[in-house]
Amino acid sequence: MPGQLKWRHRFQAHVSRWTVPREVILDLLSRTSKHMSVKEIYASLYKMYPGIGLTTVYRTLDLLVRAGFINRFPSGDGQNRYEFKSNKKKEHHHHLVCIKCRKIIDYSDFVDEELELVKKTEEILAKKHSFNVLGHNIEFYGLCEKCK
Amino acid sequence: MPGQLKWRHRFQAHVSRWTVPREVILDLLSRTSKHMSVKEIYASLYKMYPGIGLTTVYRTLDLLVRAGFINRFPSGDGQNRYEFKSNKKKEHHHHLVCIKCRKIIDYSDFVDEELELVKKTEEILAKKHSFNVLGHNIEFYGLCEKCK
DNA sequence: TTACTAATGAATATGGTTATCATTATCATT
DNA sequence: AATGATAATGATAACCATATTCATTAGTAA
Repeated sequence: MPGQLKWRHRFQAHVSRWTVPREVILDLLSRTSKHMSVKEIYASLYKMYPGIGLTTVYRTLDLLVRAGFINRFPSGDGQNRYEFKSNKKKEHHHHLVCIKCRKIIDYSDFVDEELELVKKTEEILAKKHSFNVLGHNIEFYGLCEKCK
Repeated sequence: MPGQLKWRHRFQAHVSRWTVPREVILDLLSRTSKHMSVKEIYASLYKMYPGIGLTTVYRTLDLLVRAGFINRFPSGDGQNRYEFKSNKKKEHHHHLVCIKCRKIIDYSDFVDEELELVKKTEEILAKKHSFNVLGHNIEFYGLCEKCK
């Protein structure tokens, strides 16, 4: 499949070997729009690939984050969640986290204004604090429809 | 001291008893501009008040967050950090976190533009997703002057 | 001062993530 | 296709931040 070959190619800039766990994990995340926890990812993979180890899931996710394939963000309940990073600009979004049921809603309104603000901020920060900005995290939290 | 009495008064809207640990923890945070971890807070208090328990530190911080006295935010290394919440609008700020040495820099540039964006976003989100926005977190990650 | 009970703190549990290390599997070379 | 160097894996256990339990202590209204 072309997608996988493409991944493999991009991947090999970061690691030397193309392995089954790496492909399976990347594949799973690329097919869902959910914000999955490690537990969920592990459980999901276990059905298709019972041999997989939890350690490998952690390591691979870390790798994928570093390689820029996926995003990691804290979901507020002490664990991280992961999502496939789309390269389409339109799909840039942030999260709305319900502090009660932990439901996560993506939103992508005001992306342009936001991106502009972020860009502007990053430039100033780079100058003012000699800080090399690599990423940002914007989250709104509150109560969702059902929980309020 | 007037500050403490004021706190006590505000505090009693949330809890029924004014205790030494609560005063000491609130006092410590109000006197520093640092973004302290639980470990740091505990260690610092232990000098002045060796009897204090780690559990109480956790419980009290939780209480102070809920009561609106302090902010809690994830520092990216798996632990939370806490800071005294100023009621002065001018001191509204966000964080610049170095992913290497974990140094945190406050910045408060573009506060007006940012607040406007945030306000606008909150309004839309409330309507569109029936979401009751209670707060937000904005953090930039990257490398500080020394680490890059 | 007393009595009620919220708050504390020591000990323990929990849950997410990381480190260790023997085993396995990938891939360049043959 | 077979080999061999070594990167990657996975089981286990460690680690660390945070939560829970419960007997004891201490605020506060009376």
